[in-house]
Amino acid sequence: MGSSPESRAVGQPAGGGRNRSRPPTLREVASAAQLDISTVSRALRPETRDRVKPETVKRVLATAEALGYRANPFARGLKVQRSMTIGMLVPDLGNPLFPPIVRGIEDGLRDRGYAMILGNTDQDLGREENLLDVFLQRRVDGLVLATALRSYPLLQNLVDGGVPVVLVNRTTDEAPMSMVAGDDHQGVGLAVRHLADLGHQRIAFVGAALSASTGFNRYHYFRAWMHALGLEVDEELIVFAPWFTKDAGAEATKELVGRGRPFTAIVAASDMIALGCYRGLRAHGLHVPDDVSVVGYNGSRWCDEFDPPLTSIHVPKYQIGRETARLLLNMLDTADTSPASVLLPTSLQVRASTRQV
Amino acid sequence: MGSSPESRAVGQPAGGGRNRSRPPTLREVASAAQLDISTVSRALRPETRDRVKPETVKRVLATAEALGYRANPFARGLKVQRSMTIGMLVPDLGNPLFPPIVRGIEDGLRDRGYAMILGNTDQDLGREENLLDVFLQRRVDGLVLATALRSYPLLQNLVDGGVPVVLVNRTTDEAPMSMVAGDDHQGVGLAVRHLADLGHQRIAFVGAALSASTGFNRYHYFRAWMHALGLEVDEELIVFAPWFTKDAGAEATKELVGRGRPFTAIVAASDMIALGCYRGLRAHGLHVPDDVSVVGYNGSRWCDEFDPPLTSIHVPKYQIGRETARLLLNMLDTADTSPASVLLPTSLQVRASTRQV
DNA sequence: TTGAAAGCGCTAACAC
DNA sequence: GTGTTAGCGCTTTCAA
Repeated sequence: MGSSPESRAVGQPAGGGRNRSRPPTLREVASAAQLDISTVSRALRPETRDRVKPETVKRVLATAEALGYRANPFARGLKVQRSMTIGMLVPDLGNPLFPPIVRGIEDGLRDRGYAMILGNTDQDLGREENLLDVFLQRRVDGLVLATALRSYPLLQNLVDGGVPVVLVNRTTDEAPMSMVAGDDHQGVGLAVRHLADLGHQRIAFVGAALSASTGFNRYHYFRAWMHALGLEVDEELIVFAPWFTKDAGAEATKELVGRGRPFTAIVAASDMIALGCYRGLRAHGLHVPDDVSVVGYNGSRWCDEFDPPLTSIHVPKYQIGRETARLLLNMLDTADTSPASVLLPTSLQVRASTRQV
Repeated sequence: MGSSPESRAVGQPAGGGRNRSRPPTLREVASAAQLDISTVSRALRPETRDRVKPETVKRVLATAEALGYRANPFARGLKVQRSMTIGMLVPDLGNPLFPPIVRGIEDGLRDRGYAMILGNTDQDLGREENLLDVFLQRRVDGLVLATALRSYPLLQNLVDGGVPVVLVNRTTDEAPMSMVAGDDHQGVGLAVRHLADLGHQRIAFVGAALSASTGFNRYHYFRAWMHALGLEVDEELIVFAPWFTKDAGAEATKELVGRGRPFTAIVAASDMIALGCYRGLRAHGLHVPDDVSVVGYNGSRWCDEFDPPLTSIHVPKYQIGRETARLLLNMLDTADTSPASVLLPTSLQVRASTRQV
C-alpha cells in the first residue's frame, strides 16, 4: 500500500461487448401492431392522438412500450426542422456566477422537451464566433448569451437570421434584444443606501471591467445613487480593476488607498472584487469593518465564510435562469421575436463587513 | 453570379446575415456549382475529399462558403446514426465540484465535434432514470455519469445496451465500468500523513454520505492509513454526516465533541464538511487550529478565504474532466467498451487550519 | 473522377 | 379512422 505520484490505471476484466442493436423503428412497431406506420405515428403523438380510435391507440402504446420504441430525433428533426435544442454561451462555467443560472435555464427548458448545449468563450471573441457557428450548424432553436461584452456586432446578424436570442446579465448597445438580469440599479441603490444609513459619507467605488455591461452599469448607478442620496462623488475615490478578479481588485484598492483621500466605505463591483478590497486594505494595515466597511455584489454562496463575512447584494441567479427559459420558450412558441427585458430584484444581505461609522 | 434553376432566396448577403427560413442544402450548393450532389458531399467531407479532383474540391468549397452552407445534422444523423452528442448527469451543477469537471469534459469533447447535454438529478433516482431516458431517446453517443450513488442497477442495462459510459467520481459495485476520479486513497493518505507529520496522534474523522462512493472510500482509506502509519483508530472519533453539507458537518462535529474523547485533529470528508467542523468546534469554544487542526477535501477555490484558510486535499477537477473526455472519445473511436479506470493524483494544500500539535 | 439512385425514420397531405 | 405516399437533406453503394 502506498501512494503513487503518477496517475494509476486500474485495469479491470474486460466485460461485455457492444451489442447496440438498432433501436426499433416506427415501421417495426407498425408491423408488430398490424397497423400502418402513419397510424402508429398519429397514435404516438399526443397532438394527433385524437384522430385515432382509442383502442387502436392503446394497442399502439402497448406494442411501442413492449418494443422499447423511441422516436428517432433525427428523422423527426429532418421533417419538422426543429432540434429541440438551445445553445448557451458563457464566459466560463468555472465562474460561480453561472452554474446557478445554467441550472435555472435547464430546469425551465427540460419540462418542455428542450435540451441545452453549452459553450465557454473565455472572453475570446474568436472562440465565441466559432461556438456560435457550431450552434447554428447544429440548428439550435434558440440561443442564450451570457457573455458579457457590451459591443458585439454579430448579435445583429443573429437577430436578422431569425434565431430567438435572450441575453443574460448583459445589455447591448447595438440592437434591442430580449434580456434578463438582476436589477443593478436597484441593487447598487441597496448598497449605497445601506452604507449611507450606517452614517458613511465618504464612500469609494472599486469597479471592474467597464467593457462588460455589468461593470459599466454598476459604475454609473453608483454615481447616480450617490447624487440621489445627496452624497458627494469624489472622483479620487473611484478606481477600476480590469477584471472581476481578486488580484485585480487588490491592485485597484491599493491604488485607491495610495491616493490618500479619506474614505470609510467601499462599494465593490462584485464579491471577488470585494475580496480583493479585503486584501488591498489589509496590505495598508486597514481593518474591515473597523476602518473601512465593504459591500460586495452577487451574494455568492461563500460570503458567510469569508473573513469577515461579506455584506453583499444578492442576485437571484437561479431565478434569472428560470426567467430566461420562460422568455425563450415564449419566443419559441409564438415565433414572436420582439424583445422583452426582465430585471429581477436583488436583496441586501447584511453580514459583518459593514458597520456604523 | 450565375443564375441557378433552383430558386434561391434573393438578397441574402453571402456569409453575412443568413436567413434562417431556409438554410442552403447540399442540392443547392450542387446546382450552384454545376455538379452532382454526391460529388459535393464527397468534396465537403475531409475523409472522402481525396476522391475528388482538387480543382473540383476548390470550386465546391468556394460555392459552399459563398452560400453559407452548413451540413444538416439531422440528415447526416439519420444516415450515419450518430448524434455527435454525449449526455452527462450530475447531482447538481450548483455544487462547486462539478462545473470544473463539466468544463474539462466540454473542452475535451469540443475539438472532436462533440457537444454535451447536461442533466441535474438532485440525487433523485426517478429523475435520473427519466433523464437517462431523454438522453437515450436523443441517441446520445455516450454517457458521463457523475451521480454518486454506489448502487444502481440501471447501469448494467446501459452497458448491455452498448452505450459507452464513463463514471466520474464514482465507482459501482454492480458492473465493471470505466471511471475517472481523484485518487482518494492517495489523497486521504496525504491528509493523514500531514497531520501525523505535525505530531497529531488522536485524529478524528468526520465523514459523510456513506452511500456515495467518495464518502465510502474516504472513510475506509482513512482507517487504512491510520493503521499504516501506526496510529490508533478510535471508533469514538469517527462520525458521519448524512450529506456533504455544512449543517450536516456541524451536527456531526458537535456529536463528536460531545463524546468527550480527546482529539487534536480532524480529517473531513469534504471542504463543506470542514466548514461544518469549524462551526461545530466553535460552538464548543474550540479554536482552529490552536485546539484542533482540520484538513478538508477537494481544494475548492475559496479555501484561501475561509476563516482560517483551510488546509485541503486538492482534487484536479478540470483534469478529471479532460481525462473523462479522453476515455469516452477512445471508446467512441474504437468501439471498444472494455472498462478502463483512471485515478488522478491529488495534492496537499497547506493553509492555516493545521498546525504542529 | 463523377453521376444516379436507394434509402436512413419520420411527418403530413391526401386518399379511401 | 386508417392507409398511401412524397419528401425532409444527407451518405453511400453501384455504374459510367
